[in-house]
Amino acid sequence: MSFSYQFPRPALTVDCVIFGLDNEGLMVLLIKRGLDPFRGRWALPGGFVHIDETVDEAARRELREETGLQRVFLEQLYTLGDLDRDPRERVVTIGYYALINLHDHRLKAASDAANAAWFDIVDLPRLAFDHDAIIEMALKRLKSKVRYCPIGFELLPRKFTLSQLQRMYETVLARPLDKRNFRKKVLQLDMLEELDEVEQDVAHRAARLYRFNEAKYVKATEQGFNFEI
Amino acid sequence: MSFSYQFPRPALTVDCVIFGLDNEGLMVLLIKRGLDPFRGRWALPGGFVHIDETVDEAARRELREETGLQRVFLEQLYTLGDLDRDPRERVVTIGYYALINLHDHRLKAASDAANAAWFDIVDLPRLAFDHDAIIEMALKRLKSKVRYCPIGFELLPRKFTLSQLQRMYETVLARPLDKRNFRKKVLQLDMLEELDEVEQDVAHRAARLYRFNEAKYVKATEQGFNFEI
DNA sequence: TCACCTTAGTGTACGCAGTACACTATCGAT
DNA sequence: ATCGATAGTGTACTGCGTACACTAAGGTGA
Repeated sequence: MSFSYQFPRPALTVDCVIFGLDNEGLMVLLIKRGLDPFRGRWALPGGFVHIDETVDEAARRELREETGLQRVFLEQLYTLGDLDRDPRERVVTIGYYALINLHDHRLKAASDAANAAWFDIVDLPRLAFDHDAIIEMALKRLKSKVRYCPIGFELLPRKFTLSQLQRMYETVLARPLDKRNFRKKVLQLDMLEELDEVEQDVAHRAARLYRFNEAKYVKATEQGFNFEI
Repeated sequence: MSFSYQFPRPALTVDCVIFGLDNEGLMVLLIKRGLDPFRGRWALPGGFVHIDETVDEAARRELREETGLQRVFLEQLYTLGDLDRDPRERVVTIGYYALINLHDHRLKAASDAANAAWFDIVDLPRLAFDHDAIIEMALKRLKSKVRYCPIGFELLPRKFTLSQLQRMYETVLARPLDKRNFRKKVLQLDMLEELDEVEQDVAHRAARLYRFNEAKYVKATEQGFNFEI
């Protein structure tokens, strides 16, 4: 079966930059290509937009296929449509980025897990297509957006310490933050819920746990507070 | 002649939100549709992405066809890909926005000029497709970006007074600004070139003219200055 | 059990930038 | 000469970002 149109059409794909945070740093999930072009080269998870799904659904499907995760933070980035970005034929791709909580979820061993791996954002391999440009845009967006939107929590476990939170910001922004100023700032924003729990199994004084509270955040921003780290 | 593919493909279009500034306020250029669907309804200028042009080129071509202008500020916004946004068939569209200097250029009388008109952003007619959503995104982007990037100058004549500059910001941001604070701010940013000219043919004290100086702006931002209105 | 190691947790002083606010200067028109 | 309209100018206050160092707590292991 084939589908005919009066004029030629570009193929339409989505590609996802999936960010995760571990002790090493900010990581990106890549897939090793099994087919030409760029066989053996690492690439972003992605694929064609089906005719019966929205572009957001296509991105979410790719994300689920690679990680098994649903309900994660996913946002459209930018659409790349240069003529020769795919050597086979004209392909326009819609770039997305996602933020994954690597602590609370065990990622499913994807059928092609052998071909998937996490790479530190500061030490990426050579990539297929123009995927390096997509990752660069995603990182830039994440760095700027994390400063004025509470999206960084998506990278952390649901319960976290203030030190973990600070480390997350330091890792994403790639610069050190002052501990006292950081705590003053996030606590006065009044969007964290202080829990009656401390972290367990640590070889030093245990830190108090906090949780992001959406309702408090909305209330605080309505009252004119600027979230800004 | 027709083009066949193994799998069905969405059509790919671009739509441009073209902003202009006049004495009334912030305006958007719309086209009255001559064909179904939405015949007679106002819509954004736009059309199909050709197979031999990048998506940016497609947007620039549409812009040129409607305004006759080249070399204007044009930026990609967002890609909309819901299933039923066009009743005829699956169409994915890439939204763009452009900023036009209505003072220095006389827009060409487009062949279909009778079907094109400027509308005040605060008083838009009912629109075809999901073009109201695209305009809303464009306005939101413009409002936020104008505060930290020197893109507002694209809406002004090359030589302008500080009052014109302030009015532009007030119109885009839809809120009043304090005159003395505004002047202090833009002058200390050191990105304006003070000219040895004053405005002509005004029935009151003539104001000094200024010009945006890209080199000064770059130098100022390199030295850590934040452009922020 | 006690000394040590590691991380948690806390307050103050300074400087700069945002903000609020009102009068004089200039020019053309009548 | 007066009027009308817009240009152009300075100061004081307040709040926020920033720089900076010590004590508290709890597990480890000699």
